[in-house]
Amino acid sequence: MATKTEIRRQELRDKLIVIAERTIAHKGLSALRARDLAAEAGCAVGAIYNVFGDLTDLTLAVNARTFHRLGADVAEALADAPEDPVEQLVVMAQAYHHFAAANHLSWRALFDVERPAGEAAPDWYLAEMGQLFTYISDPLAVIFPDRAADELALLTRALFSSVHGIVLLGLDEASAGVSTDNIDHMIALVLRQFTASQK
Amino acid sequence: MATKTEIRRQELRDKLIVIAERTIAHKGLSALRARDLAAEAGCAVGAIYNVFGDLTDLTLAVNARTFHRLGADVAEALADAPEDPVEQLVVMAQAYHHFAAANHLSWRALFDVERPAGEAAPDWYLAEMGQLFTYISDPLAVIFPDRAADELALLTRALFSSVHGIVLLGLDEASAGVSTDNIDHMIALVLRQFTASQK
DNA sequence: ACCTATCATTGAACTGCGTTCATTGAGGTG
DNA sequence: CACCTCAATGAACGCAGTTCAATGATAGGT
Repeated sequence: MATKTEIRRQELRDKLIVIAERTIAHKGLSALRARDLAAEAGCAVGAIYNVFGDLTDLTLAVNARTFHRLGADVAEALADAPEDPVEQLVVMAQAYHHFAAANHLSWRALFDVERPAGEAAPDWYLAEMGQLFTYISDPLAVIFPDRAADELALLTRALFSSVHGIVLLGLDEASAGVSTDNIDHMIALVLRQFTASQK
Repeated sequence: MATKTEIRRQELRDKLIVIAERTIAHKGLSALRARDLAAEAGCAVGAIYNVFGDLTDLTLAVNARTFHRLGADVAEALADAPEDPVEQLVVMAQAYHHFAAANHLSWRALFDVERPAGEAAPDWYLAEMGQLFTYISDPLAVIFPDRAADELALLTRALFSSVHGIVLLGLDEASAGVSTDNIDHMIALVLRQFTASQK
């Protein structure tokens, strides 16, 4: 019938996601604790498990939203970008970087979440990832008109991974001392140099 | 005086590192447990804490050895590489990839170890990293003779990060389905394309 | 060789975590 | 209104890392 109980469950679900999102954003994934969550949401610890299988499920729900925001930022950057496909790549990559920098802990949670070995990634993850890859492969197809489709796919993945690596190590305080400007510089350097011979 | 006690401590230290190394290599960092460690080493749980501050310290000791093996593999690949600086870069990057693939869990532990926020990386890490960077910047200086030193340093870091990103996402089962050959292919693609305009 | 002050070693106990489940209580139905 | 069903509760469980009072070995002085 979908009544009282279901509504309450849905409300609790949403409330928990909002609280977890804030906790992860402010204090990181490792600061997410069932008891704190219950206290903030004003429910029993057990109630969390009526609504999510475990804390990883809750984290995945938060990650889905984070990933979606990330995708939206990149799409917006692409919409405002110039015609030149190389510039489009640079602008998108820097949007990726700026999102990661501005949402560092939430962005880290995308990759730090506990994943049982050998389990496939969730559908929304693959879908969102596919969307990002499309944003990249479109300009690439313009820059490299003679490459076969499968080679373009590999190029796309390679470029995404490269930018991801630059941002990951650049934002990592342990490897110490790459400024935001330098990260943007490295991204532009790699992408421009990479596409230079085609100009 | 340096006697009985110190010798025993040193032996226990070494034994724990060996056991932890094997555990991490076979079952991953998350399978490292103080009680199991003590049982295997034939000592009390507390003894671990006489020799290491905590399990993170032990993990760092293992990581130091892993990183050293990694550096040795890359150096060996460089020694066997042809004169061509572009090929040297490719060979080293693929050596990095092959080490990561052949020592996946140990390699992951290099980055998954818990690091207190805002704490500097250990000296051995920075030293080993500097060595890797030198291997990269030397061929780069040949390929790009007109670049300033600081720009070369940025290029070096950017290329290392790119290769790291390709390997990281390529070996990650969640993003599903990049073969070893394709990873090698992506590495070669990025490096050759990146350096193509200088030929 | 023995005694004894010192310090290393021990493992049971402590703390903190995610998760479970017997109990409690509210919701919907005849 | 009474009853049955099932959702919510939070104390309890299992399992980590880490600590520390009690125990036992060590090394130097006699």
